[in-house]
Amino acid sequence: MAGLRARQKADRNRRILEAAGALFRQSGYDAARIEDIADRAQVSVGTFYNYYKNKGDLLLATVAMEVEEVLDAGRSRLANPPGDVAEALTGLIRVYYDHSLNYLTKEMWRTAMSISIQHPETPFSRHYTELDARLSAQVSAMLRTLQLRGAVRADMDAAGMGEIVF
Amino acid sequence: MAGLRARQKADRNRRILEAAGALFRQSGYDAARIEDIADRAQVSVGTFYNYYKNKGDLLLATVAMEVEEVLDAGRSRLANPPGDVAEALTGLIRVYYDHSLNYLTKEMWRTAMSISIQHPETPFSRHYTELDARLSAQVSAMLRTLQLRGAVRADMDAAGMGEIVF
DNA sequence: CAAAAAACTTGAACGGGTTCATTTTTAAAG
DNA sequence: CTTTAAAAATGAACCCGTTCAAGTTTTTTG
Repeated sequence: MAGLRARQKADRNRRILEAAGALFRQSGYDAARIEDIADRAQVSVGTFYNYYKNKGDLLLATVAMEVEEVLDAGRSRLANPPGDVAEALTGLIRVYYDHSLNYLTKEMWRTAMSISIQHPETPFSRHYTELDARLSAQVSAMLRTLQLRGAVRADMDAAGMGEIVF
Repeated sequence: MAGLRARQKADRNRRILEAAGALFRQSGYDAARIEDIADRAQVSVGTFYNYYKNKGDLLLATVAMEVEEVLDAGRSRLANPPGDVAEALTGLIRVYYDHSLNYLTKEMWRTAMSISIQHPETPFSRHYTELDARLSAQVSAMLRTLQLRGAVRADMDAAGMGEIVF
């Protein structure tokens, strides 16, 4: 039995994230009580705090998970982009936008942003900042692909332009 | 007796702001307890909440008051700026910087920023945003003065350049 | 397999921001 | 100067995020 403990742990973590996503979306960050999230995850409050340092960390983790998924969705779109440049770019941005607001509310984004400003040195905050950079990099990659196809001027600075668009 | 009540009210408000400034600076935003601030202001906790909606509002008010003072300090410097352009600009920025950090810690700035992002529609948050714009406008005004003196190229966009410098 | 150690879970207790019914103070009316 | 009404102050109680001592489960050791 390769790591019963590890499996249980991963399972609890999954349940916590699922519960947090649902309750944050449903009731908003402030109104979602830790006790409710723990209950829904079938875990005690104390256990919750073995998995996350505090409520803010949980939100950042929730947002981070969602961004990973958005990056995945973006990757498949990057694999074979549409021929039209405008279509390719607005399409990519639309994927980000739609997918995000499906799972996260604007309030969750604002709050996550706010937390990462207030605690810039926390690990989750760093992770969050890094994900932002990866999203930006993906836009740049899309532009570079279009350049290779000759659909975009070859002398454009893809990296810089990507950041601006993002 | 023209408004005993009004005078007492203004006085209490002044005391609260004074206490908040001192304790936020001394112990930091989180560690400064409302009860301590109220005690120092010689006011009960309940009364405090008749004056400010919550702890965050109090911080924004404290920061706003300080920014007003910085704007004053800047105005007197604007009245007769030094001849040298670099001197005039770095001097103005230095006034902002020094004066601010005399009365506010970096943590207070970060927290205020964080709060105004999380609650962008709150009155104090709007006020705070407006003060930021006025600081920026002051830099622009300084540039325009220098332009009139011929110390700076007349075809420069003072407003735009002011924002960039700020 | 039993015993000991390690890892993890649990919920009651704590701390601090916020609310609210009550009391006190000031202003207005008679 | 009383009486009445309005405004404001008060602090105990409440709520919720967080901590921690005690209990439970899994793993390791002999």
